[in-house]
Amino acid sequence: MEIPKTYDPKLTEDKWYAHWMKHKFFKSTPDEREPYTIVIPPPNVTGVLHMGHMLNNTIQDVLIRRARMLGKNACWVPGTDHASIATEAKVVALLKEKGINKTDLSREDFLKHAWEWKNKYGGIILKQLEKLGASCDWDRTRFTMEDDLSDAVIDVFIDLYNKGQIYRGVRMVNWDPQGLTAVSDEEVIHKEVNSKLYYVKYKIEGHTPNPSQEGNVEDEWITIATTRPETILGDTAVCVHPDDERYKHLKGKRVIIPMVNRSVPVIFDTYIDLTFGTGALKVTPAHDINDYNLGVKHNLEVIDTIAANGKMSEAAGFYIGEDRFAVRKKIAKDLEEMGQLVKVEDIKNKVGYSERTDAVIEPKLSMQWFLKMDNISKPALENVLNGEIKLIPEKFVNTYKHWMENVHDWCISRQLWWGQQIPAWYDDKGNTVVAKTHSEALEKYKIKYPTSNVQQLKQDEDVLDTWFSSWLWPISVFDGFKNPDGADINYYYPTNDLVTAPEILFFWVARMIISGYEYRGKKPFSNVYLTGIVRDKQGRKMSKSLGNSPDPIELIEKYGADGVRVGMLLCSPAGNDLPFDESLCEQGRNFSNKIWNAFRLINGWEVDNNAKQGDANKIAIEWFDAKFNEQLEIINDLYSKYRMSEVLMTTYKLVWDDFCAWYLEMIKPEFVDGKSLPIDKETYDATINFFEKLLKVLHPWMPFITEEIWHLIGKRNEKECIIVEEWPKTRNVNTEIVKHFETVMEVITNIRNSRKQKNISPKEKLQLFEKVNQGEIIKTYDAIISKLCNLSSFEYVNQKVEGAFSFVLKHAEYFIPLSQNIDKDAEKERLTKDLDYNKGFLNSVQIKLSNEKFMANAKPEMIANEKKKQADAEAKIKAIEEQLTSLN
RNA sequence: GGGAGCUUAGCUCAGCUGGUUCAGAGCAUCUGCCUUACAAGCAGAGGGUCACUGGUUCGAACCCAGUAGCUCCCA
Repeated sequence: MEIPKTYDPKLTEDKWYAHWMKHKFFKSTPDEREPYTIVIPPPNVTGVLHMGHMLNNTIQDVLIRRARMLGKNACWVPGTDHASIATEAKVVALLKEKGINKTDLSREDFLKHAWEWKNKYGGIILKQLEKLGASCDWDRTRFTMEDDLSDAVIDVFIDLYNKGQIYRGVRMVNWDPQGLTAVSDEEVIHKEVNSKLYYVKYKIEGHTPNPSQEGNVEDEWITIATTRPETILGDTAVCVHPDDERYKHLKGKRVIIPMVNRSVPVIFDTYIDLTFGTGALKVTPAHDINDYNLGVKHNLEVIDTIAANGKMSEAAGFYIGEDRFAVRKKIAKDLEEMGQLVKVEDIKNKVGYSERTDAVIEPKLSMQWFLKMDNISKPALENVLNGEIKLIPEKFVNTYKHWMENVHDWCISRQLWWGQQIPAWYDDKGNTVVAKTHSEALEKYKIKYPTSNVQQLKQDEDVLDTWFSSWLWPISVFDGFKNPDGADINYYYPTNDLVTAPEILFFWVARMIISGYEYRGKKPFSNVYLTGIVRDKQGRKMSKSLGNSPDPIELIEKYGADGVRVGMLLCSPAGNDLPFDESLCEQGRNFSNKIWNAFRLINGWEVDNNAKQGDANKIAIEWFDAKFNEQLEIINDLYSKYRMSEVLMTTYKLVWDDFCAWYLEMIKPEFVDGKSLPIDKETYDATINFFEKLLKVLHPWMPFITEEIWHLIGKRNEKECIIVEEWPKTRNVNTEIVKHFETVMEVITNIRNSRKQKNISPKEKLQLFEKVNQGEIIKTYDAIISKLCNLSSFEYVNQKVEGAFSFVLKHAEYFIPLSQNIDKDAEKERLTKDLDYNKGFLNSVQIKLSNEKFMANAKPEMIANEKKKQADAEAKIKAIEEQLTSLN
């Protein structure tokens, strides 16, 4: 069979994925093994796979595949999130294209459209994950709005309401005038923008001469600074700092709001920043959270001048029905005409935008449902601080702590239809009961309001925040609410690792921890691995709107899933951003090819059952065995610390450098008369064994190519797949040999370097002489040096070899006689450079050793080591000096 | 305004308890090779004042203080 020179992922990926599915290798059911569980961060059901998902899910797949190989019962639960705002926005837009307005539809009809849309497009992202190789247990696929999960959400709402944790009230919320819904604090993105700061003067009621304002007898004014003059119409006070000398005389005074001519009090509060603007603040309790708080404190009137759609309301009195931003310009002009606009400055300030619609958030008072966070969040804080739940990297603990200590009540209602409708029922007077169904509600109502004869209650129109369902995810996917003592929940919960983006640490992770302790009394997971954000080369976050995100599926087609997986993970330390560049995938693809060709080489060998194993092969095997074990220990350790990209890099070097570049070159049969000599069976078997172990270590990262080669390299039946093979075990090996080999490699590199410098073809055989100056002569590795350097002879001498090219190592000098003449000046220059370096080095060591304080304070092994360094350097200097004299 | 973090080679990053020839890796670059597994490759080489200033120490990329720049989170 002809094996192609390059690895073609297209021929293997779909084949093996189907094969794994057919044999249910991803499937998990509780058994006696130790479980290893990951629940997927459910992507938005509307979403398509982007680079962030790729990174995330590759890491999860690596962890799952390794756990499976470690003999654990690996269970990766997939699913999607109904994403109320995002999905509803998409459906609304789609309907609009068809000429249908959401407002013209009944709730039922709208939801019908939405479900239709979900059923048609909702599965795309999961299909895409298959392309990546994700080994999820697809039989467990869940959706946050499916019946069981919705039931759990409603039950939890009712339970928390009954516990007094949920309340309804008028609060200042972040209002999205485009999405026409409240959004949570976490869904507001603050961006710095260029704004204008308007200085507007308000007339002070009555006539009060002010000594500091000469000539202003008739009227007195106070100037305030604001970036939002359109809210002036809703002002109900002006606030200054009690210590501000400029305004002390205004105690008890009132000012007149321009345009509306409303008389409002001047209030005093230490909240005011004396240095900002004029030190006087207009107070609009309806449209600013801080003003709202001042309003509560000082008992101010609240005038809501901006309607839900961002246009001025009746209450504004002016500009009714006009957009808030248009009014901002208009009112500035009108104030100027009235002579009350003092000046306008350009400033930079932060403005909140809706994460989902990118509309400028309008702080707005509205009736919403809230979850009290102060008590319920306590175990979640505690158990992260005490390490019961680990955040990786650890630096996020600080951020987490800060957030959890300043947590606000969670606004859980959303003015949408797509989602779980709030199970609260009202009569026409606003009396409320909370119950799952109308009949249950009615029963409760009758008990609560026995005198009323109302027969029909109206359910709350709003739905719950999406996170109010996804915070139950690790419990609900195992039916922990429906069946709290079920086999699944008892076996899989708490899960092991959660892999997600730091952006949703509070949105999601913290809340899952909260619900985990509230409903299971246990953490939902032990480790949270926080990935970075995938950015483009210019450091911009990859996003659809910027169009700077490559299509992952196209990347997979171009470089293979394995190549893309490797590319993404090569440089993505936990918690650090990943500056993505397609060339990384190229590196991944090249690595696939390297592995493929190692396979081709080994596969092409003819095995001679009778041939005797040579010494070189024997020692090479011994070395690689030791090297592999050493590196596997490092890899296992790095895994335990979740240093994923370091695991990958270590594996990469082990395969490419140690196995391909060194080991295979050492044992590769010679080529004679246009034919490769056969290889002895012992070496062949050992090599296959090594290669298989390497494939196993590679498998979590590169599942497809490893499975393909696994089946090509040995006779295996359908079920004997690498995906379910056992992770290689480490054992005690000869570590001495690894150290010896470092010297061997140094010798080889030096000889190759000499060839290069002297322009000698690798085909030309060389003689090598070694003069050992220190320690015993070890001839064990000579055969390997001879082979890799193409030597004709390798002899030991006691004397220098005249007229030969030479180099000096710690323990010995090496001579390569050359047919051509030695360039003495060049040699001298090279040796002098080397000599200077070693003398400098010796000097620094000697300074240390002659330092009394060092000798008194340093650890004994440190001193011994310095002494050894001194002896080595002295020996080397001596050898170099002798060579220099012999050149003269 | 409050908080957290970062600054090491052209790029992306390691560097653990201060001490091994500790200044590293991968990529990129340069040079020579189409050497019968792989040019998506092989061999070799050159790149750094560890942001800056001071301090602690026998010894600092590492600890401390200050300065500058950058990033993120919260208000």
